[in-house]
Amino acid sequence: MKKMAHDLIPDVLNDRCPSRAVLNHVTSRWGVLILIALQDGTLRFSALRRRIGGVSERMLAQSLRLLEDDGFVRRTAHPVVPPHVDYDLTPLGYEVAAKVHALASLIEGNLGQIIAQRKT
Amino acid sequence: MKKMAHDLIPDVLNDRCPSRAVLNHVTSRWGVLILIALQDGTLRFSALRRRIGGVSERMLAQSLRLLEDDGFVRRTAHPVVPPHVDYDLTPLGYEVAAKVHALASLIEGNLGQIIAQRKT
DNA sequence: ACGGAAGTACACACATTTTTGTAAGTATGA
DNA sequence: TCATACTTACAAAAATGTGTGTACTTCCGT
Repeated sequence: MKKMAHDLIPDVLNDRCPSRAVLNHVTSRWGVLILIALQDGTLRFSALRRRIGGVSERMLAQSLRLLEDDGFVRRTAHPVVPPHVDYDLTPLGYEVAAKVHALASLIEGNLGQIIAQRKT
Repeated sequence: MKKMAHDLIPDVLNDRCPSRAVLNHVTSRWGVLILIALQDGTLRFSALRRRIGGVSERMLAQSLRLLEDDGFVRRTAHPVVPPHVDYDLTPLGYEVAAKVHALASLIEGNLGQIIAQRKT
């Protein structure tokens, strides 16, 4: 007799679902911005850093590695000195970036109202 | 001679743009899940807590207040004892929730591949 | 009938965990 | 000396969890 499937359907509302971790990577403070920035094309590490206001080298490197591990970002290192590394989105990365960008744009577009109606 | 506008266009890539904070609220660990959970309709505090696996009372209350302040969630308290409080989405909240949900679904749908191709 | 337990929607103090920032170091060419 | 693309150690800041209290009501057993 077969056992029933119990975790075959990913669900972020479920504490144990690994989709939680992936979602956290893309919705993380810098992950979101990296995806948005890379939508316009390939960027190298320091260009990306200049593009994303306020990110430290440490956090940029760390966030990039998470997104790379999840398969949203591709890292291409050219073995030259000084170092030259390019970052761009994978096909899946583009899809994710599009959704994230849509969300960010919606917020940007309604920012006036959001701030205006705040009491605090 | 007129001064040029400098911060009229919200931009999340800009460190000083207030859209950053709002984006962080909706993409926060529990904010995302609250929005997704409330898409199905009104829920009370403890029902919401049961729906979202792993959230503590403290974090749920805190995250709800941020989303309420930003105008995405509406809180309706019935002055009875024991307390009865309903939470649901505002029109803008629905729009935001839809985008967040789309993102989460995309990740859920590709979770298999994401995990499969991981080296770490 | 009476004590006790559970449910409700939080707030608050405190401790711990996680995240994030800072500064320094690396090897080399322009 | 600066720029490149990081890494690592250390420190500070932020997020999160835990346990307690509240002001009742309803349900339970005895």
